[in-house]
Amino acid sequence: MSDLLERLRGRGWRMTAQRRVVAEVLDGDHVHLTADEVHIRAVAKLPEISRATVYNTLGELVSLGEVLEVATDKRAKRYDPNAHRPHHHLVCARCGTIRDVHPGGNPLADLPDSERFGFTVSDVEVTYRGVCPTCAAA
Amino acid sequence: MSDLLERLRGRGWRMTAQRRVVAEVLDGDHVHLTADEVHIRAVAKLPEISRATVYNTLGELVSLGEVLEVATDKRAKRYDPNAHRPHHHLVCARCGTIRDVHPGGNPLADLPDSERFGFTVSDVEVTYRGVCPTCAAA
DNA sequence: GCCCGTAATTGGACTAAGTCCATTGTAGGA
DNA sequence: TCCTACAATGGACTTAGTCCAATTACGGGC
Ligand SMILES: [Mn+2]
Ligand SMILES: [Mn+2]
Ligand SMILES: [Zn+2]
Ligand SMILES: [Zn+2]
Repeated sequence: MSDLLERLRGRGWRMTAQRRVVAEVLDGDHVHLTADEVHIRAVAKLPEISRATVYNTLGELVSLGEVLEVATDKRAKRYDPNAHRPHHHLVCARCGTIRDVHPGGNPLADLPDSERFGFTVSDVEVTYRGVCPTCAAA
Repeated sequence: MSDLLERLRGRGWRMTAQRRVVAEVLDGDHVHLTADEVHIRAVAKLPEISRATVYNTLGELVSLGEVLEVATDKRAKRYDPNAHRPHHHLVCARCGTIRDVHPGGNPLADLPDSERFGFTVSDVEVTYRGVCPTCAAA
């Protein structure tokens, strides 16, 4: 994710220890953390980082298009660093684990004109739900 | 929606003015109100109804399977009385209007085994986003 | 129609998630 | 190194929702 930091510096982002730490926490695949989870992990690396800064930084990353907000559960928003490869989500109904998935086909094409109510439809979000192997075994 | 009230009485639901009013507020097509919106409309019909009762009643209707919770925006949950005909949602990105839609095809079938990570996938939720005709005209 | 036990309602306190803001600190260009 | 515009901070505030002990009332039995 240091290419992310590169890109952001190029966009005039002032580099701070706090922002670096938030970016580090968001590194990886299938990462979908809540703001508080990001904060907890960030504090482990930089104890004095504040909750407000985590919220600020996440908000900026979202408006820069570098991180996505996902609302797979009905509680806290989750932050998804996989913003450059379009994908959907598969959620375990028991433990909440979230995996990135890439379905075949184009779900947008499945919505006939007669079901568009005159809307200009530009985007679709798909959430699959089920039970993960770990929870199924238990 | 009085068939709903019938069904609930059959299930041993004690009928109260408050519950009747909440059911009335939820009557109609393309209804996706937040709990507070339900409360405001309910108060107009029965001024002394409390917020707690609205939350209680909505929660019961959800666990009875008569109403669905929808999380199309990242703020408050919305309550959807259209629980018996499976459908998805089309949301205006500007004004938040929500329409029920019935896409063709089966989105579940679009998720290949290789993208299931061993999950037992049982359900899929689709949210289309776009701009409604009213907002497009403005 | 009235009584009564049980279930439902109520208001307010409480929690969780998120926003806002005045103050203090600092990255990084001159 | 100095300066200042931008960023970080903590705490107050807001919003959505939950919880609870006390009160009220539905509706079955008489
Ligand atoms: Mn993702
Ligand atoms: Mn609906
Ligand atoms: Zn699981
Ligand atoms: Zn609109």
